[in-house]
Amino acid sequence: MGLASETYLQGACEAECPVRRAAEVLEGKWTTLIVRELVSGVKRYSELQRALAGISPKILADRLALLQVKGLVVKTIYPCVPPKTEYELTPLGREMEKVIRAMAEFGLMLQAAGEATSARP
Amino acid sequence: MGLASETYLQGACEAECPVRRAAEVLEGKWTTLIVRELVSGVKRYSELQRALAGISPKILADRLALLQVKGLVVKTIYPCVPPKTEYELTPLGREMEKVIRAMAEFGLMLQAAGEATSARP
DNA sequence: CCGCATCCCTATTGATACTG
DNA sequence: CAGTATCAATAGGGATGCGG
Repeated sequence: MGLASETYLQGACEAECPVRRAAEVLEGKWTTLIVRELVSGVKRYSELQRALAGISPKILADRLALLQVKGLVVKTIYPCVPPKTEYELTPLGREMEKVIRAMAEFGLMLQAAGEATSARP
Repeated sequence: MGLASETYLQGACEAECPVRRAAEVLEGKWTTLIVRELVSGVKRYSELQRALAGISPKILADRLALLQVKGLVVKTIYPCVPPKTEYELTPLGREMEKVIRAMAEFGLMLQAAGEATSARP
């Protein structure tokens, strides 16, 4: 890596720009956090809801449906009672892990910077 | 890298979760695309507006102001006529480049996957 | 002209209650 | 359990205007 990577950031941001394509998938509040949960494996709806403190059931369902339509997540329904559904990243969806990791590293830098400024007496 | 990186993706997504911290900064439509433009160097307001086809002046100004408040962008005003302002990433802001690159790589995978499915005759 | 600020409208998100 | 229905709040977006 690092050879052709410069070209990602050159020129205007056209419709075919890879960053724009990725942004269209990852946009929307909670989307990246939902993906973060799924990176560590298959999850049930209720597990996601509990892990993502503060998310509303509507948004969770909406985002999962969108990710499903875009081919990044698969949903499996087990016809039993009580009902049980599982969500899992597709191979294409697992490609988002790199993005999540990069975000995590940036988040750590943010935290370090924030603590440094708030620690001034 | 890769040693402690696993810990980024473990456990529930608490308020201190690095991915959540990053998401709070990068959230909002256009934000990542604005950062993408600034990664390649100092840019004027009008340059950003032209490069980001379709963005409204309000959103562009709002996003830049937010990034400024969060310490990721600095704004320089040149008191001349016609007016001229320049926007530049701070050292902390430049840490977002890794995220943008990861998104770009993911965007290429999306494109490849999309072409593969649409190419079925 | 450039770089926004303002007004106003639509779309997305969110809280809550309820159902198969 | 796994969502949907409903309604209120907030963010996004277009048009216009204005000071420098």
